[in-house]
Amino acid sequence: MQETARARATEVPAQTARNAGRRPEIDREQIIQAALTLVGPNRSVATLSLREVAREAGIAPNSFYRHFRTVDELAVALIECAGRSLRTIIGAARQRVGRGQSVIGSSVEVFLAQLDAEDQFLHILLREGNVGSREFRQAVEHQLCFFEDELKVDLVRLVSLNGGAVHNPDATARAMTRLVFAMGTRALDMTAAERRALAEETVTMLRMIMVGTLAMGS
Amino acid sequence: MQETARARATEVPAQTARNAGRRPEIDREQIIQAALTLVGPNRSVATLSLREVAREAGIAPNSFYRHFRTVDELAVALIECAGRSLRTIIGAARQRVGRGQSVIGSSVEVFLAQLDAEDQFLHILLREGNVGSREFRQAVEHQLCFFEDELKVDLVRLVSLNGGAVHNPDATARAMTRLVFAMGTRALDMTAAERRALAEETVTMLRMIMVGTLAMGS
DNA sequence: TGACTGTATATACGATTGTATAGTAATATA
DNA sequence: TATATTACTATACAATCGTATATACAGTCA
Repeated sequence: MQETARARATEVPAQTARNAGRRPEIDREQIIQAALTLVGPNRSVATLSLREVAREAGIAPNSFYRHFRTVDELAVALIECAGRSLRTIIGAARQRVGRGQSVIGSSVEVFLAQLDAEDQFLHILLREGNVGSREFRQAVEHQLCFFEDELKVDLVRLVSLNGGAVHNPDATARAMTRLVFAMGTRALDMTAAERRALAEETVTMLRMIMVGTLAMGS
Repeated sequence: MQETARARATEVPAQTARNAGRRPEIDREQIIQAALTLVGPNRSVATLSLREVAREAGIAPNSFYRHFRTVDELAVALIECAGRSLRTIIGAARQRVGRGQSVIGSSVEVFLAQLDAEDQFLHILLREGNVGSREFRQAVEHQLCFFEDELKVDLVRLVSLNGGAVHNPDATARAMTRLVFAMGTRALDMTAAERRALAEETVTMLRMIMVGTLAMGS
């Protein structure tokens, strides 16, 4: 019976009495919050231990299993939170952009502003994309694909409005997304001044891709 | 006396009798090799424990301190090995490239061929750039800068030979490097067939940057 | 041949980890 | 009200960790 504790967490409540029993005193969100304060701005999620999270959340170690099967599952939940949060922010910023403004410039600006604001979620997406379990990495990859898709739609619409054409929308959006995330990750280790320079350089890079894809599209 | 064991590792041998004492039975290289087999193709260097490495290397845990102050120092050594190895390979490939061939295409090809060959070092550079201690991350960053510099030189020379001009050589080389590493990291989780598709897409991306920087350079 | 010196090992300690086991507190339903 | 069900805690255990301490071994040099 190695799976006892884990199995309990996924048991489907018997339909006959699914409102029975003691009420939860804590929910996933609170555990996620505890995990967030633990990882802080620099620490890796992969270094979180079950006991540590439980301690921070103020529950007994075993109670953790009521809410997550493993620490990995918590990590995936963290990543999903992070992705949702960032997409909301970037999406809102895109809508604010007037027709005359540069989508590229303002998106990068918002991205780095979020960095400066020491967003709880952002660094998780940035740092942890390449390590940890397979599930873990796929969760991050999944979030990045969301960004790519949204950017692609924006890109195609914007360019066709101006009568141009993008060479390979998928590759273009992906290149831009990955580049921004790569640069954003470097920014985590930088001072505010260095970040500004980095932002400028990133915009230059994105412009190269934009000019290139437009030239190749015609 | 918390630093006793660590201090011993850096003691400068007294000049009066520096040939005295028992000869080392193991050297850093062997420990690095042990660490490499432990991390395998997927595991993170950050998860290595001192005891584990010592076990694999066939030495007592404390003997580790004779060669490295901390596991972090071992990790940095691993990264330096990895960078040196990859640069040698890519450099050799570049020299083989005839004047008519595409530097971009063949570089990416070599890069991904190295992936397929399950190179011991490559995945370390790819996966671990964003986690671990500050020292650790800086070591990876340092290696990437080497790549950028070499690429920049190649780029400027190649383009000026054809009478063109690159817009911003630094940004161009950096964008290309970071993009290749980002894509290479994704490739680690892929099958051979998926990797081929990814390689094509990556070449497309790099071409966009190339076309863009050339257009902006004139 | 000692004495000295650097290398490696054996042993041990306290801390922390994940989790198995058993028991208590709280609630809806019969 | 009695019972079933759920949420949670307390305790315990074996494993692993980094490393302090002490000791044995293998060389060089006097």
